[in-house]
Amino acid sequence: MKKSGRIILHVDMNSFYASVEAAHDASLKGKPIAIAGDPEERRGIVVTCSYEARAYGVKTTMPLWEAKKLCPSLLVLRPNFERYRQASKAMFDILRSYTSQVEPVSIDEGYMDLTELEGESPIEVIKTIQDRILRELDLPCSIGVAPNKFLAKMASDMKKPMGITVLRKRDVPQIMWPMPVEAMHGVGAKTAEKLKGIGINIIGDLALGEDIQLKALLGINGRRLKDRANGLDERKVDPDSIYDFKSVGNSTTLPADVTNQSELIGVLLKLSKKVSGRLKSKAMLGYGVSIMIRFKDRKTITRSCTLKTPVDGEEEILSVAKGLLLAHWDGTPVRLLGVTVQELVEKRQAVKQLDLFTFEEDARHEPIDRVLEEINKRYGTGKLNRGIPNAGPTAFPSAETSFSKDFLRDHK
DNA sequence: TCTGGGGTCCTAGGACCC
DNA sequence: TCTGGGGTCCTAGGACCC
Repeated sequence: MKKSGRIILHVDMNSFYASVEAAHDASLKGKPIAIAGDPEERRGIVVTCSYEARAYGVKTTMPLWEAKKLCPSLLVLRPNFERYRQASKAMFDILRSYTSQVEPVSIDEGYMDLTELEGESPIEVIKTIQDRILRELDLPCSIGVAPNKFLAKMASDMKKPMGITVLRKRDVPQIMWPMPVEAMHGVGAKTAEKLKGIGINIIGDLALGEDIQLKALLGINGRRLKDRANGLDERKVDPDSIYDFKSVGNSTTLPADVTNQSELIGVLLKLSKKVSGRLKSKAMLGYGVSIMIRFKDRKTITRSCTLKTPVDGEEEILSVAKGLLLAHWDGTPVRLLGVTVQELVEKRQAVKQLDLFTFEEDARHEPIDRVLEEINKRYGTGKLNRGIPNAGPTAFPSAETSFSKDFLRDHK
């Protein structure tokens, strides 16, 4: 007997952080609350807010001062990520009690494939899932049900909070086509603007668009979006996707713009430590290091380099990050700095590969040596420090000197 | 006196090799 | 006899998502 199609769910927690806080402290229920960065910081923004806050016009990513202007009674809480991680784990545990085919997408949403579910009626199971998450965790969610991920995602968005929406392929023209293109997952402001430029305003227009025209406008994404608009999406639910990391990075917006070089290097040190710690906890190393610099005027650049040997240590990451900063920064006031390690490999594999071409008795020294050699070769003497106004005599040790081998011995 | 921080994927150009 | 084309790697930037 042939199966008619898949049964894919998209489970989306409603204003997750705010709901977790209200579940933790019942006195917050029914009140306008927002989770935001440091309320004392002028750069704090609203990360999530309750539906009561939304009623005042408060929105995600809104600067805090603006949110308070709209809603003077707004209760502002600092995020408690440990609490959110625990709630998230409890939520996914409930999902996994029905099938192993659960793919977390972020802390508060995930896909499930119930196609192979035996016995029970899917819609009853879906109601039970939503009900259990509410009763056991005191958290509301919306669930979309469809034959593929894209439609399930669109469906979960249609009824909030606490909705269950079934979107069949045959309902696509009536339900989805009248929606504006920007309501589509995958179409942001820029793409919507481009599409409108060629007269594509609603999802239905996109579904019937010319392949050649879409390809010229959006590249291969054009074809993909057209397929999605027609309700087509073959992507599988992949429970293992959470294990494939592509990059690990940390960034920070500085409390005030910085022009002092040693201060910037101090920030790179903190960021490198965080990235190194996270890499080590995942037992991974990376062949690529990049830095991101956002200037006063919000213009942002990234500068990266590929290494011959993968790194995970804070000294190595800092060395490369510092080399990149000194080679590319011209002294313009900096608003944000970021450090990312990419092209990741598992430590076991990295060690194996290293063994193949390392002839030293102590292989642990080899990777650091190579990194230093490469950085010096690339950004070596002369190029460093040029055009950097703050690199005075009291500035931080230059890249060359701190690339010395002193720390290599300490590193053993 | 606006706009965080964590990511993923795609594109385009230049270098380099055959 | 003066100039092709494919492939890969690297870097930088942009769009998008939560």
